[in-house]
Amino acid sequence: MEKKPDHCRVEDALGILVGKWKPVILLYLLQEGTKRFSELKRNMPGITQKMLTKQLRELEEEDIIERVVYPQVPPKVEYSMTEYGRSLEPILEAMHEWGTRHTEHKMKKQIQVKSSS
Amino acid sequence: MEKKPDHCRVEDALGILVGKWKPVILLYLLQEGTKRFSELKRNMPGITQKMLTKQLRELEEEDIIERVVYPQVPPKVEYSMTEYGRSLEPILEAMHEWGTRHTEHKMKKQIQVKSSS
DNA sequence: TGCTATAGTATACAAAAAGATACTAAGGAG
DNA sequence: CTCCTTAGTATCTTTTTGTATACTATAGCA
Repeated sequence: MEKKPDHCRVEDALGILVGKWKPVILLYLLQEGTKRFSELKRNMPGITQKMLTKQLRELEEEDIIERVVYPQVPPKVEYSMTEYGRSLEPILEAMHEWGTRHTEHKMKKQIQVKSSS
Repeated sequence: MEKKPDHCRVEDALGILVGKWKPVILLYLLQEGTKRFSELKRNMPGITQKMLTKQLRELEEEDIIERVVYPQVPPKVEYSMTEYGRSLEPILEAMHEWGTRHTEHKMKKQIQVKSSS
């Protein structure tokens, strides 16, 4: 474990944000508040139950989200950001913003490539 | 491609930061300036040439870093952040900071778990 | 002549992540 | 009695990542 140069704790944040679906989940929960499993699933077309479950468990494990089970049939489970999880908000928004600009940047580049060929 | 809810451009930033080595490479280049291949490799014990090459190519592809080849033998290739790449700096630093706090957060949790068992 | 150095490529393989699909429990509706 | 619902598991296959290893060109040095 003591292998990386210690100037890089970025990975600790990355570990939480990575996984193709985690950012979508987190932004959704940040913006919409508490949501149940099926709502999350509906909001992310293409995700499988297995993946969604896995991502949620990992986020829960890290104290980023909270999971509340209602003992009902059919089951009801609600997810929400924890107080601590909200501390990720600035990063997520910075990335969102950068990502948006980056999409534009890429498009400009493509246009340049096209017109020079 | 038009599958994700468009409120999530976070992935575009994530795609660039992910890959186990990219953050380390980027922080190193941000802090130390221009570096050649062998210096990067030396700074990241454990990475294979193939991986380093791959990561560098991907970052170059996205305009984040620049690659300059000197026609010498033995070869000399230098890498540096582009102007554009530097726009990632605030995100990287935010993640670095959050990551550091998160490590502490986890440690506190472990102590709690220990003392309650 | 043979060895070293740099920045790679090529190939094979192992491990991890993601995806597809089928299955479950148990109450309510018809 | 059967089907629907929700929030999952379990199992298998595919894809993506990462690792290990060997190989390359060519100038300079001994």
